[in-house]
Amino acid sequence: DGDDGGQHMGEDGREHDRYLPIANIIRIMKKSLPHNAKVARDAKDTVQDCVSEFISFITSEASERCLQEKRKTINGDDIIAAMITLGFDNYIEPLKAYLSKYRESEKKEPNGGS
Amino acid sequence: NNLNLFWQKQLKEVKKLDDFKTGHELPLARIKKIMKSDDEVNKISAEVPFLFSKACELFILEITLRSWVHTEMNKRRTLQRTDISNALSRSDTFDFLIDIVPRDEIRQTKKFY
Amino acid sequence: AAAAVAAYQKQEEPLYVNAKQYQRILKRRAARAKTESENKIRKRKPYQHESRHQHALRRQRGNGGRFLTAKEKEELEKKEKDAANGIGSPTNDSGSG
DNA sequence: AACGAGTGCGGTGATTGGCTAAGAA
DNA sequence: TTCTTAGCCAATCACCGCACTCGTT
Repeated sequence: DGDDGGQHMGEDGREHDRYLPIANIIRIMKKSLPHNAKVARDAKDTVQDCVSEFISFITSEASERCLQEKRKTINGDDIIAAMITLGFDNYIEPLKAYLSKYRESEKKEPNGGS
Repeated sequence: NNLNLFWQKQLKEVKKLDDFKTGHELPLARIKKIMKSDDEVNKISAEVPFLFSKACELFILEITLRSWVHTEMNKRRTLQRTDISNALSRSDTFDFLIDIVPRDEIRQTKKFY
Repeated sequence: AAAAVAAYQKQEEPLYVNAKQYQRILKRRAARAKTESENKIRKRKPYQHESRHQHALRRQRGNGGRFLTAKEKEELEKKEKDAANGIGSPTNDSGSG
């Protein structure tokens, strides 16, 4: 055991396209840790897996609600609604604030600069 | 406790933010790709990857914070997979990860207090 | 209902999960089963890109195994130049006087 | 009109391994 | 105590973001 010789293509995308970059994950993790803390390889990989499922889990809920309401585009409110349904109570307030701030800044500057 | 402080802090951080476009830590294109890997998904509004980027950051921060509690309980300085497994089992908010981090991995030290 | 019950594959005993997530967990499990690859714990390759692997192998390293800093590279180049200038000849060494 | 998918281009930070202290066991 | 392993360094290149066009509502 422990040989990757066989490389089988599963779906349309490559393997690591369905995961966020590990370096970005680690950088965020370190913000929650004391300065001298260390993180094992297994723990990094596990968080990487968890984040991908986090996205897919919420997206799945939001997507189905869109289908029921016969809308083709998932928007920010769909994500918020999905997270309420799935019980991510603590996330709601900060994300609502984040979303409204994003929409504000988009109105101010529809196109990038001055 | 510490978790309440964490969420209070995160809410304050968001409210004082003004520069979103440069503030994200995760690649938006990758988030979108992960979403698109679900074949029920059709179109995705531009604000969604931004929103998810923040949500993911909060998620990583929370999981790491909760896991580190168990690392310290076991008097270690290295956060391990078992710490994450333990942390996830303390809240049913993380039940959706039951196939990703199975619960039978917690065969060793189980401490309640 | 406060909690729902999931018939988890590996487990004979019923496993109680968050009622708010129960249905979605099942649907996600079905979706993952359809792709048939990420259902089990994924196999980690030692590296992702052959070209980056080769790049890492070819890069200069210090004696601690780290990649060389700009400073270390400069010193190394200086030594090579000095060796090319004249083996054993007095070089204009800065510092010692 | 308003807004998202698709495409191509240019700029850039994630990827990456040998050694050894740190620390898990 | 023994022995496994995670942090450390930064250059290349795969990929991200952006500008643009085209199709849909």
